[in-house]
Amino acid sequence: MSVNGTISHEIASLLRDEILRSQYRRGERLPSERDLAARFNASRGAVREALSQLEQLGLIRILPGGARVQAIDAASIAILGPLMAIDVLPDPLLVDQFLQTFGALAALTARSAINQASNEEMRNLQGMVERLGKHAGDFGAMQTRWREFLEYLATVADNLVVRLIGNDLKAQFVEQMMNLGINPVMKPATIKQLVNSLKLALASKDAELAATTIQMQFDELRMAVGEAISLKQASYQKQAV
Amino acid sequence: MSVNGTISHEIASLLRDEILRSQYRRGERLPSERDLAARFNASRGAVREALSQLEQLGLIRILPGGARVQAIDAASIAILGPLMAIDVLPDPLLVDQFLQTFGALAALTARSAINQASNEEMRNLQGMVERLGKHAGDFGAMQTRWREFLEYLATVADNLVVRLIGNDLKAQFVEQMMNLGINPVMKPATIKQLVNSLKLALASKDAELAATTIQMQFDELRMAVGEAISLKQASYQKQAV
DNA sequence: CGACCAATTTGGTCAGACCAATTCTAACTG
DNA sequence: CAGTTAGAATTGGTCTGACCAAATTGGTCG
Repeated sequence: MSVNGTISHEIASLLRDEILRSQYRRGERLPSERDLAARFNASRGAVREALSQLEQLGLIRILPGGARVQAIDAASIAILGPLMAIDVLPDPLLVDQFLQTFGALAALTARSAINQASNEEMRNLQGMVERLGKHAGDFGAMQTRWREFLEYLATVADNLVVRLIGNDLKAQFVEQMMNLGINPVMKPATIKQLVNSLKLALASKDAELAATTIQMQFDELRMAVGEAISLKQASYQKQAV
Repeated sequence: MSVNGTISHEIASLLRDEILRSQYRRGERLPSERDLAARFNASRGAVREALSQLEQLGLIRILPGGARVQAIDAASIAILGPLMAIDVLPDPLLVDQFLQTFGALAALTARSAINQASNEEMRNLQGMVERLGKHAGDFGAMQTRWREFLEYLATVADNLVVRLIGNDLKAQFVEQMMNLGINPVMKPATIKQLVNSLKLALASKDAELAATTIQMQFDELRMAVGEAISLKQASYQKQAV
């Protein structure tokens, strides 16, 4: 899970997952730092660093007398990744909410981008959409192109708030999906239609149209991902038998 | 800034602000833990805890050889609050981006809420909008009602991802605005129009209409807040003379 | 000038200690 | 017996000083 192989990160990761698995009730007191140190065969310092991280994540509150577990929905976005990774398959509902949110932000980005784009940026965007139209067959290549397109939109829109959120979400989500090898399948016809809509939006500098198109794009993606997960789920159950 | 009065939080807060003030270039190495400890008259342990927090914020990366400063736009949302609080007045552009983002998420929330609301929840929503229509004069009361309305929308929509983001954003933003005493002024006529639109959307269960209405509501708010900040700015400059 | 090796620095971790504030316990009181 | 309260045990916050492995640095040699 955590790339950095330090003990404190390790401890933080373990405790985080335990909390996310709701093995502690909200408001409950975590074991004392000394107890945790004993349990993990580590020094108190290492445990304190771990707790410090969990506090930053909003999972616990440390105060004299003991560290207390907070409500999950008071935490930071950074817990979403671990939360999805806890079970073998991510919670489909959570994934759906994820894509909804991502879609809304992408739509906002598209709107701003078109409103602010310079002539040159506009040409670049049109070029990218053009290329988006081809490669309708190869899924991998297409996904890459889409991501580049969205990335460039973000650059043009230049909204720090959205960018920060996007970073977090991407870090939490995309990686998960990749690991699971979930390949959403979208109908070529639908894609072509969306691309055409995008072209039109760019040509006429219609920010609203671009926004709704992106929105629809993500709605399609949501459905496709949902089906992909269902499939995976079925195959897992098959294995279990 | 930081509520918790521990030394490690204090150090983290100071270093964070220095980094946000770009007193370190990206990729640059932070002073060593020992040096920092000497500078802050603290133990290395306290410094390490502070650095641990900054790492969680995405501001730095700690690795053997030294802690290096990361690009601001690779950080977590949690830095937005401090970022806005660095100058006497928050950067208007940042505030605007903030509200845009918040608006997009609120619109999404409204859409989902209406799509998922039970009959009882629907009645509650209608009641709240009804009350929203009154009190058009008293700004404080109205703001409270709006916030309750949005809060309830979030409850109904029940989207964990949006909720987590919203938590962060609110924690970072609303508090700042409050502290500065920025009172955006919106035309009563506009408000009335928006409320009517909301009523209609609820009555006909039109999720799209609700979403766009909320969107417009925030667009109005953006303009109002922008003006309010300009005013403040002018008064500050007046003081300086 | 570039490759290589040794000394130094740096982060990671540990052990043990002290303080102040909180929490717990048990005796005490009405 | 319930409620209060004083004292003991626990807990987080911090410090000191130490050791290791990896990385950085600086000088030396080809």
